[in-house]
Amino acid sequence: MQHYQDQDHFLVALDCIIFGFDGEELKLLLIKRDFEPERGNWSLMGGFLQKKESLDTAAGRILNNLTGIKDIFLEQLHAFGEVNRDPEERTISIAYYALIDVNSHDKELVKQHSASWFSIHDLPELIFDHQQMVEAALKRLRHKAAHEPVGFELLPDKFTLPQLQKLYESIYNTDLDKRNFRRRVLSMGVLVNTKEKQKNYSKKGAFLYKFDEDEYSKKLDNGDSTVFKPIKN
Amino acid sequence: MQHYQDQDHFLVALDCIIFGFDGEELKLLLIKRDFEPERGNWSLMGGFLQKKESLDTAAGRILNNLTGIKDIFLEQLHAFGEVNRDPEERTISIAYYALIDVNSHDKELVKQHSASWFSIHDLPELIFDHQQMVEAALKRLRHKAAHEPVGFELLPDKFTLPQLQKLYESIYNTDLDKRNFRRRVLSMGVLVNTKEKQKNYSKKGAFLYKFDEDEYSKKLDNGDSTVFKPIKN
DNA sequence: GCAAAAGTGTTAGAACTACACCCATGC
DNA sequence: GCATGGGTGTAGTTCTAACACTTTTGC
Repeated sequence: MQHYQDQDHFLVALDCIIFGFDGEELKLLLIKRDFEPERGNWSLMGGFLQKKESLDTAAGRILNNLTGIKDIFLEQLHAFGEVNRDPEERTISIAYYALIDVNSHDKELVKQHSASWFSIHDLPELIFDHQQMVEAALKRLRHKAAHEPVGFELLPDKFTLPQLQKLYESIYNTDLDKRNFRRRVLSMGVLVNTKEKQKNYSKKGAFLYKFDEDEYSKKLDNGDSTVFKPIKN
Repeated sequence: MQHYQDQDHFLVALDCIIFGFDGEELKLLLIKRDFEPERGNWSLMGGFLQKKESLDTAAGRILNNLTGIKDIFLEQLHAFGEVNRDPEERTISIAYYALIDVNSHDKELVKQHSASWFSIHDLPELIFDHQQMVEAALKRLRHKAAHEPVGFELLPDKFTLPQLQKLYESIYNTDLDKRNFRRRVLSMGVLVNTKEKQKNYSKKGAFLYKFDEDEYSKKLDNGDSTVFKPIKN
């Protein structure tokens, strides 16, 4: 009935929606495209799948090309396959989204790609269906951050509770009550107070916390599905 | 930097995880593969992407080939792209999952494909990475059914509350309290009692309800995010 | 009349929301 | 000493979970 050799073959691309947080706002890393079509326009970082790499590997490679970092949160979002989404040639694009600490990337590489960070609320026009990809990624991030502790991926190893709250406020574009927020994140029992204080931002200084990954997975293994309670809703 | 013409091209396949509910158990529709490799083994229904169709269209075509039905719940799940997932030739497979009323499909077509329904808790060995796809689909269904009213897709147009409860119980493989379940689904205000009674199953008979799609989307439009409250958790 | 499934309320505990003041420090 | 951001507790309300009996009807 079906024969492999008779079938059409396709270009397969990977596009990365790269989220970052600068302490104030949720941001997106975009590049200025340096090849046709759409040369010079803003675009997600992308690249083509190669014969001997898996999708996840390829997405990691592409992300690494731009940021110089490895081992970061990177998750498949959705495959986009409208017939004319790329006018040059039919291309199936598999979108991934990444969460990075905005200060951990290689500034040189970013400069080479003429990339820069944009506020999520003030994006330039994007090529092809990249706008749609960004919207889907934001939706996913909002959902994910409400149910699993991924927020930490966007912060440095040690962070303060006011920082964490600002992050959530910018993800959901809303204000949260300080006391309720603290009570909630602390009640999960996966944040540890390092007793160090960060003093550059405020006069009083705020305690630095770490996310206790081991404790979190231990709780998950124990079937404790209430470790992380929705922050929104 | 990147040139379309130098890039590798790939086979792109679509595989459908087809869920059904027979009133007792959650089921999966599988086919006996009639071509090499793995001829004669159990497999998800699949097919190759063609040049002039989008991913969603192709998935719908493939589903229609097996069941004869259109316009049903069909959603992209995940793209699977391990290098050796198909030993015959490198293939990127984009998995979709479908929810259908188990009695609405074309029995002839199903017979032609030597397809049959299996209990989700008693599946045969599947080819390639199809096992993994099924697990991902089940996880997604559980998540989705807890947050959005998709359960109805697996039932006839009119259904009774005991049926609906059985469905949820089989999706989550657990028992639910009858009174709490009813209170909850009715409190969403998206089920309407048709006042008809279904009398074939029990002596007393149970009222048939319909899902009020208009009312649901009206509530969503009004920003009422509490229309559908998680059934589990 | 009895077996089998449908239908119905209440209560205690937990979680959620809203809200206002003191603390520590740098200038 | 004052301005700035960090930190803390309570009370009313809502939501959740646990629980048992009556109703209808076919046989």
